[in-house]
Amino acid sequence: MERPVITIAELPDHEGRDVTIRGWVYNWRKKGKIRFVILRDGFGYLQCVVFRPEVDETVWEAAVALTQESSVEITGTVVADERAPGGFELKVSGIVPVQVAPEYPLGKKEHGVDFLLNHRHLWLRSRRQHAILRVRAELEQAIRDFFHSRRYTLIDSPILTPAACEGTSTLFETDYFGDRAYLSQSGQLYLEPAAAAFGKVYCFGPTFRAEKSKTRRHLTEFWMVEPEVAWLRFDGLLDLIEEFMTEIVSRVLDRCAEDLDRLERDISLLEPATRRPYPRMDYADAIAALAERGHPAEFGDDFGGDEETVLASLHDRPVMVTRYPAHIKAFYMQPDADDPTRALAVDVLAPEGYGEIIGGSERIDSHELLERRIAEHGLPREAFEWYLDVRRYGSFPHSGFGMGIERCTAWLCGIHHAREAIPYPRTINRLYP
RNA sequence: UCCGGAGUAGCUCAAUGGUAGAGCGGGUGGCUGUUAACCACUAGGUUGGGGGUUCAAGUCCCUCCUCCGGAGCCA
Repeated sequence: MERPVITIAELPDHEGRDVTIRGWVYNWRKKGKIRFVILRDGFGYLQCVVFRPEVDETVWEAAVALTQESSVEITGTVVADERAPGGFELKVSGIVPVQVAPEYPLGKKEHGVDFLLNHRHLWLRSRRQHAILRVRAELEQAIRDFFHSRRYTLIDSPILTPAACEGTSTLFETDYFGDRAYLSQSGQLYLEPAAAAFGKVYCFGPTFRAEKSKTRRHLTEFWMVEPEVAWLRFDGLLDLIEEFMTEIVSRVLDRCAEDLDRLERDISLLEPATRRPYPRMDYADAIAALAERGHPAEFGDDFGGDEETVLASLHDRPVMVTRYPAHIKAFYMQPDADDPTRALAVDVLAPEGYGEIIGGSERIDSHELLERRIAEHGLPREAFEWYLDVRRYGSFPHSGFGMGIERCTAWLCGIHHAREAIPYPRTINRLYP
């Protein structure tokens, strides 16, 4: 019979048969006349056993020459064996080295953060990074499916923009044929006109913030998904967030069990987030709750990382903090009809200290009020004429939110730092590789 | 930007102001079932850069650089 070329994921369907697998040497061990080559192919790991008395001497020599991360084509018989990680191993009959790698920089033991990040392009090959980025990929697909199945239209927002969205201090500036351009820090302003065109829209892409933040929650380039919905009011927005969060968390738990297990993630800490409702906490109540627990905060303060962690720890699932003071929130947020000093804004705080993963609000739909807010915030009116047009031609109530993919991924994976939740992290001190 | 911490072998780290070491990785050899295998031997250093104190500096002082953690800001 033909020897099929298969992936390691397909092994169980080929027990007892001869197959060929292409991959990279993850590790190897030798013991006299036996060599164990641990092969990885992106779909799994496979122990390949080379027994000198049973193979051609050329095959043995090829096995001996293999180094860590050499690329190779290995042929053999799939056998079930309890001693093999994964339950199956390959009894090798042939080895075709594709490229024998020189000494590999990443060892089997610990490395420092800087070293690993300098070798991010190789670090991706490790089991842990593999698991994290598969969770990220599943999360992203879950998000797209959530919106697509509900007839949202994907609107790709521009990366190069002429003006600040929420202020100028944290923007990356670049030359644009003699003019100034900025890298987008949110697609939201471009989504609002699109919501008038399509009703329900979302964007999903990279955003850029030139903040000199050096914490485990910050990147200068991060991915954000932002839905914007026409006719949606604040309470409906909270419902949407709940529906969204429970669905995507369920999806990841359902499909990434193996990866989360590899990451030693305590699933029981995520399961409550698959169930509605999420607690909704008024900003004023949040301030009171903080004071009770020895974290005094003035009414009007925004919360720092510690405060967020305290608030999140009050519940077993993400908590929605609502109706922040208007002056600490963005200029476009709709004031609360009952108290105009407050904005119809919501932050979703993830459990376990992962911080704010979602920020959202109802948007101002009054042309006059929006005009005033732009002036109050010292923003250049002429740059926002197109944005004001949304309120000039058929204004409508609408709401939306943004979720940071890396923070959400970090939370789901239970990893310490957001930089591991993106393939090639960009931070204040890192632009390589 | 501010506060704190750290820079020693390819990597992770030791080293009272007094001869710079170990583990891993590399090389050589041994072993028929290893699970980050093990055992033996072996090569490998301008102690981040510059200046200073001292008989003597990896160690103390000054300065610069790089990185890490946190604050502010934010997803």
